Amino acid sequence: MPATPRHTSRARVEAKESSILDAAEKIFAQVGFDGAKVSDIARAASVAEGTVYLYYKNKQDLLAGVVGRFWTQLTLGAEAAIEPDAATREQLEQLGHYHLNSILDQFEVVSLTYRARPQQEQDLDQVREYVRVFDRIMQRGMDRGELPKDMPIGQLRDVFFGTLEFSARTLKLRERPYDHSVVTNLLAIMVGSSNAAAATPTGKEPSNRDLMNTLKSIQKQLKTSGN
Amino acid sequence: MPATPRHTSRARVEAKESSILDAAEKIFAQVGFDGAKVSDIARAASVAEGTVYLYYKNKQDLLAGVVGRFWTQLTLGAEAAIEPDAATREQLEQLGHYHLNSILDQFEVVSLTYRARPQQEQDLDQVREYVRVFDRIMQRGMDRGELPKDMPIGQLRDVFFGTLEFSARTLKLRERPYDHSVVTNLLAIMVGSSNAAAATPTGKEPSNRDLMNTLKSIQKQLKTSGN
DNA sequence: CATTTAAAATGAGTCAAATTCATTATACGG
DNA sequence: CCGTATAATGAATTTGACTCATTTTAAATG
Repeated sequence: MPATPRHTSRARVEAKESSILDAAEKIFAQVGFDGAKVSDIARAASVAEGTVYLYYKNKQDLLAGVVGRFWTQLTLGAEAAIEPDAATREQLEQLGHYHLNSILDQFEVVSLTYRARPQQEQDLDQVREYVRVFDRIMQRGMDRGELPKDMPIGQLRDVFFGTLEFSARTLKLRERPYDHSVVTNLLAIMVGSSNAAAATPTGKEPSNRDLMNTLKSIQKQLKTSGN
Repeated sequence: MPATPRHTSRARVEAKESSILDAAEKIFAQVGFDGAKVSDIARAASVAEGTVYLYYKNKQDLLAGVVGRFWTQLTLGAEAAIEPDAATREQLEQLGHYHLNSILDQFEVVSLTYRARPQQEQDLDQVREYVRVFDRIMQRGMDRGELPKDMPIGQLRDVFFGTLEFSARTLKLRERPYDHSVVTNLLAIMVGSSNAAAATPTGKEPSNRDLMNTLKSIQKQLKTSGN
């Protein structure tokens, strides 16, 4: 009686698992979560209906699987898309383009993300993982002093991803293709115009920084005094 | 045989309709769209299950009703929260505070928005209507030359609402209360630090006071306008 | 008031689809 | 080859949205 547990080669299991995920993704993207019948997904995966439930507790769980895999892939792609030695500004631009491109390209799957269980659950660990790509860039940028530090990273993150996601929706809604300028403009307001002197078209900028600081100190006071 | 069609006073009908909406909103917010049983909603509205279907074609339609009403209310509140004579910068700040406050306060309902039918459908006309409040402020701001015109309004809109929505999610996730600085910082990057009037560098008090007043008046209005 | 009748409400019944589970098939160690 | 553990199956169960034949309500009429 060998201590090794019986195991059909894990490869086989994973292959089937991922073939079910493939089928689910296809059907979900095609007809949406509600429109998708588990029986259809099973058929698309060449598997009996009951088999799906061997791999996924229920339809929700199946969705979490599809969505999770997507974000994991996205993380890998993002890491590949960023040049490690580039300036922070460049890296953000790379991530921005990659992100906008990807979510436009796989808009349906991204939308499914909102159908995964709302909060706290580790359902969306993978999303959190993805977001860290951004955090790392920013942290490095701060350390190198390549970023204005007027705004906490956490808030900039919401600016970055919030803007890109809403922009993607807008583009989809208007059936417009990928728009380069979205990222460029976003970066311009997030970290200033392009890094070099190339910027300053008609600078009203100079006093800007001073005013920012004033504002910042006001905020500090607000924070300490009020909620 | 009077030509006038029989009609129970429209008031009664509308009362029932809105009492069903109330019940639906409550249950949806409580257990989510999928978790909500139409029978529970009916019970909460003191009505038979079939009656619900007299007023709403199906569960989706009920959701659209709840969500639509929310955004309509939000539009009214937003219009009330904005001082017509204030500078663009002020108005944006007012809208920003109002918006963030509201979506934090009614987070569950906002989330339900994503369950309403995706695109094109006039399901979400009310959202589009709401967004126009922003557009009007911006258009006026442009006309008055109070805005840098480096970025098209459409893109700024996505920055504005995208950021605020993601910020709200972040705050909820971390169980943090309303954070003033989110709006302030957002405005800082969107339209620069406080507007020309910021010429008064001496006092941190004045703008501080302004901010507090803005917030206070918004909250007051929220309270009165809220259902 | 009693009566008529259209509109409104009811809730038991229908039906589609998710999920379960008793049964059957497969594959691997001995 | 055999015995057993694991995997797969799909018929049966369950759940809940939606329908519809029937009943109730209330406005209009005489």
